[in-house]
Amino acid sequence: MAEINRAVKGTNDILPDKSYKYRFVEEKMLETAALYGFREIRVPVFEHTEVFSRNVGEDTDVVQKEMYTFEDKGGRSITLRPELTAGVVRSVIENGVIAGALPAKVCYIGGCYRYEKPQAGRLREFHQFGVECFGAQCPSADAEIIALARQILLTLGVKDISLKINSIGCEKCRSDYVNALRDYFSKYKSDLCGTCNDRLDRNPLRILDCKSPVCSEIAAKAPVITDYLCDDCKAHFSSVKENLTAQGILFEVDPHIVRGLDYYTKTVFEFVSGDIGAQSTVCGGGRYDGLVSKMGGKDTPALGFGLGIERLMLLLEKTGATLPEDKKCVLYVAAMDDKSQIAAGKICSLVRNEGYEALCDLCGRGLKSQLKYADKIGAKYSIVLGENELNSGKVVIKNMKTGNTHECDIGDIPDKITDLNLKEALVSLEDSVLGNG
RNA sequence: GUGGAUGUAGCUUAGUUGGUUAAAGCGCCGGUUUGUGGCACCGGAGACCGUGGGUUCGAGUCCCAUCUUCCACCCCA
Repeated sequence: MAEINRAVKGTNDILPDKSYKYRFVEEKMLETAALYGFREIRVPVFEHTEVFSRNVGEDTDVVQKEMYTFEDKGGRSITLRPELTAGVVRSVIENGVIAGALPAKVCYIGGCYRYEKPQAGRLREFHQFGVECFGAQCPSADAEIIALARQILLTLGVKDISLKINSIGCEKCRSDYVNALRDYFSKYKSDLCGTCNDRLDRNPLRILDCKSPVCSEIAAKAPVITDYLCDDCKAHFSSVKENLTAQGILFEVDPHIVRGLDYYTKTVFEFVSGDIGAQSTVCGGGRYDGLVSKMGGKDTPALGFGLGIERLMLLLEKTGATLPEDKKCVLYVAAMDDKSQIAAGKICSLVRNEGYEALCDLCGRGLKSQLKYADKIGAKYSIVLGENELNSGKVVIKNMKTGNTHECDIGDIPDKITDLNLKEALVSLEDSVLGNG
């Protein structure tokens, strides 16, 4: 196929046979977030480049090599958002959201864009669900958003996912720690791998994360952040842990988790799965107390997380979590001739007015083909309309699954369908309550 | 950006040491005496074999390049 007719590298089409699952998952996430007081915010897909470059961090990989940046016709430097936090923070400052009642809680779903080499669980256009909470400095806030992330994952049926948490301290104690790390790793400079030598200057925290056996052996004996936390950060972290434990949330303290975006402070966390390959972080987040003031807002503590929707879907598929079926057509009206076809269209519109999906032939097909089609799309009921029906004013409604038939007047079809549907819903409700399947 | 693998109808694949009109299953469309779907049977449409070069009398099969997808690194969700 010609390249022009293909989706751009790293992008994905979601077709109707899957889109309903995404919609279900997204609605569930918004609903669950609402239980914690988070309300949806919608912000632009692109921002002034500086919104990201300054706040995500000038020398993070995301800013250095992954942004889709271009100049618009007015000469502005514009960037497609590589993540949502920076844009949301910009918005809540600009619109005075954080000048109102605090904490202010917002959540969102949206596409993000990063120019990376695609692989499973990593796309150039991907979607994130996330939440941000502004104005809450208490450790209970950290525990609360972790609880929310966990509840979302559990509600959707995710299994075998582990929570890792860490504290990377505030600006002050972190810089002490980074210096200590740099001193320590400098002694092993010649043993460290190439990338870790780069990291020694740029961000020694990342060396802790290196998978090379030599580096991880050296890293194992490196100074630990918890020894460098100031009293305030130390107390905060232990209270976060206490809150989590009190809520029965299992976690593992992993001093090696270090987020790659510059704005994080204190608590950072990840939900990691072993089922979806190398891109195993499904959800990641933490506190970013300095970002709001850095972006020109009033000094406001803040925290949040982002959850990769494609990775989550991958995980749900791999672990066989069950999602509800898509809604099916309720009534198919098959017609024998032109006159019946017109009547079929009218019946469909009446049934649709009652809120049920109703379809009829649009391809000029014969009766048999029409019914085959009704079967393929999984229509619940069908009727056949011909001379006989139009003359007698009576039709037979057939349940396509059971084969049961019900007779009624043509004019009563919408009522009859409503009736049958309600009865059927009642029966399946009884079945599920009584355990009849 | 680095390394490795893949690429044949909508989907899953077959295609023998390069040799005539590229094969099958599923799916799709139609039919099996004209008023009832699912099963069965019959028939049909649909692929310039990812793309572009090259080697050859001849290439889906060999070589090169390029793109896509996948796996790992990097990084992140």
